[in-house]
Amino acid sequence: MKARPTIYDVARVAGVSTATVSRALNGTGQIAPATRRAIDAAVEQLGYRPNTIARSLVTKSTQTIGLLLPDITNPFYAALVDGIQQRALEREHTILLCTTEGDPEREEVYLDLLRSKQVDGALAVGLVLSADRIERFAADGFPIVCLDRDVASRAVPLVQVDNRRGATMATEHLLSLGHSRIAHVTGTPTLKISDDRIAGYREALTQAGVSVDPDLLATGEFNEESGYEAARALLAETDATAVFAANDLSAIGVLNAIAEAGLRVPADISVIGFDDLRLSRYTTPALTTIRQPAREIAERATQILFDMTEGKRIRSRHILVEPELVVRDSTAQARRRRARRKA
Amino acid sequence: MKARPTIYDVARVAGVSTATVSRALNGTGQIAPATRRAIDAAVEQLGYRPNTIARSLVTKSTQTIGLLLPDITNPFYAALVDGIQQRALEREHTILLCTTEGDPEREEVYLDLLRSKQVDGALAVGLVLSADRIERFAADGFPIVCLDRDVASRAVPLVQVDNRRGATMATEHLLSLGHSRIAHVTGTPTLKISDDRIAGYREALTQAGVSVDPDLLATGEFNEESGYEAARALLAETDATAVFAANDLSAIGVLNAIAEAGLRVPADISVIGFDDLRLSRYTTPALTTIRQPAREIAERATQILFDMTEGKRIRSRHILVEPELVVRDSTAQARRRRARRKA
DNA sequence: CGCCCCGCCGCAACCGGTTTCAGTAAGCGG
DNA sequence: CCGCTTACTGAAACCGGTTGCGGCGGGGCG
Repeated sequence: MKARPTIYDVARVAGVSTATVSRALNGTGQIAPATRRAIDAAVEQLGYRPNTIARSLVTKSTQTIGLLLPDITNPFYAALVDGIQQRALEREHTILLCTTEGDPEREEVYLDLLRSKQVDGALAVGLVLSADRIERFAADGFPIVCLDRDVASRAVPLVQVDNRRGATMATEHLLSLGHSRIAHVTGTPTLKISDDRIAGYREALTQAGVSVDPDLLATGEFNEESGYEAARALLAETDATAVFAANDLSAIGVLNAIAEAGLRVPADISVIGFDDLRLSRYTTPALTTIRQPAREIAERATQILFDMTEGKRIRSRHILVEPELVVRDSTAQARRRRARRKA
Repeated sequence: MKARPTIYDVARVAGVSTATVSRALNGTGQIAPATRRAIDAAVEQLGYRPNTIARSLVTKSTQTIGLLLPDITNPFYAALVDGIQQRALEREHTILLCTTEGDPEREEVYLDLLRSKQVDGALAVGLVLSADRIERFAADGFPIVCLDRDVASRAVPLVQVDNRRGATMATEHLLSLGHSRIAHVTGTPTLKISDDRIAGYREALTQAGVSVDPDLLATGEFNEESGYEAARALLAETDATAVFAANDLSAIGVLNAIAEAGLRVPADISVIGFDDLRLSRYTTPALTTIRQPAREIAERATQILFDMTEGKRIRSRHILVEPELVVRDSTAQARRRRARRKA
């Protein structure tokens, strides 16, 4: 890589000191119009671009935030990233992407790395790292805020959708359509958000006086494959007439399994998801789901992170945003009781 | 943020000079076992982590690569990112994410920014920036390699799937099933890959002695919405019995429009996509498609970038990887000629 | 006319590492 | 016992910016 001109070169060409160049470029201090012109001309002539690394070394700000997430391939996370990116752009920050695959060791390695790189802070969609390790970072004054998924420690702010509420909304929607045999394809069992959604599901059921049947719970992993497998088991072994999938990805797997079994959605079985991915509008049939406002979650989390880097006091450490039911074509009135296929 | 210990602190505690600490930590030069132990102890005691910014200032390497892409929300790009991330991780590099929305100005701003940040190089999925501006970067010795989409300049290496070949494969598959009224939902018109796919489609048709009917071309934009709209027009105004969608996202829109029209896939109309997204296996019916090896594309591009940063000579500046037909359930033997719905 | 203030600018220290170069002491062959 | 390696270490320059502080010249005011 060819040697790029430095601020010294600019200073020399413009016939001033580097201090003056620096001040002119950053708009700090007073600069005579004539010298400003000379400096601009020198910059132009040399094609000078400041070296941000050198600047960061002294200013201690890299205008960069780290982003930890389990898997960029999950469309919902991609949507979050999009929102974060947007907000970061407004503040002229760039984002350093780190995918952890939900591995606590990788989380810690990356967090260490991010701090080494002097990023201004980190956003994490969930953290499975143990509380004490997380708090080591917090204690050092390294700003971290989590979004979407849970985090073990209360030391880091968290913004997520009200999962329990969303789950009750989904279940209530199904109940209101006359379903009583409502199955739930859960999320990854080790995650608290999965528990929250199960809790919401249970709550709605008991609220409505419908008994909760443990057989109607099939464990999934928030992806298409596991949704598919779970639905196959459910179809074979239960008489469910509706299924609430823990997220849209698994709902897609569920739709697939139902079609494969020769049943129709929503005529035979209703399906509702959770997330409202962009493409959930394009499944066949279009998926009824609980919308998580990804953009809002992303923006609020990012805002909080910026507030922390500016040393502002954070009022609320746990923000719940409201989910929203969006009814499309995958849910309908319960008709008859479906017979189980085998056993 | 609390003041973190520096290498000076470590040196003082260990009773040596910073030069020795640096050498011990980096494994350069010879260090007596005793002093090494002392240094390790000091590091441990202070919780010292080197400041990568300071290191980068002198070594000129940030162990970071920039990644420019139009939209992280596109699942195919997300898959590319995943592959890149993997390869980068092996080399202990992190990636700086920049989404451009296909805007040439943003591309240039980001490229400038990346260079300011002294990243080791940049990966870009396509570049709509004009050739001369791109070449300014190349001429400065800033390594850029493109993947997937095209780039105006021959100065930057490009690795992509053989789009034309993929399109002929898709079309030939449809032809082999007895279809002759084959529609094509194109990609974004300004992109060369869209033209390539159109060219491949035309080639297969003429090769088979089937006349190409311009009415069977509907322009899309590589997303669900545009695929849906294009398919509606096609259904209304043509007698197509098969459609080749320029990518899986638009194929999903096509499936949706067909279902909405009360027709069945593949009984009434066959549909084939392009990409093989993970979720294309879960559409109803499962989507027949042309697979792009995202991981391979990502890894090869990343490898080339690393080679460039190491000053290696690049042999091939344009790499085409082979697409692959994957047959699932959305294509079938042509049965009867479909009547157009109106007009 | 003298003084003060203000606008503008430069010197030099500093950020936290790496690396060159030189220096010391121990080891070893002759 | 001497001279030459060899192993290890430290002083200091350097990477490319920012910034505190002090200086200088000119205009306004008493």
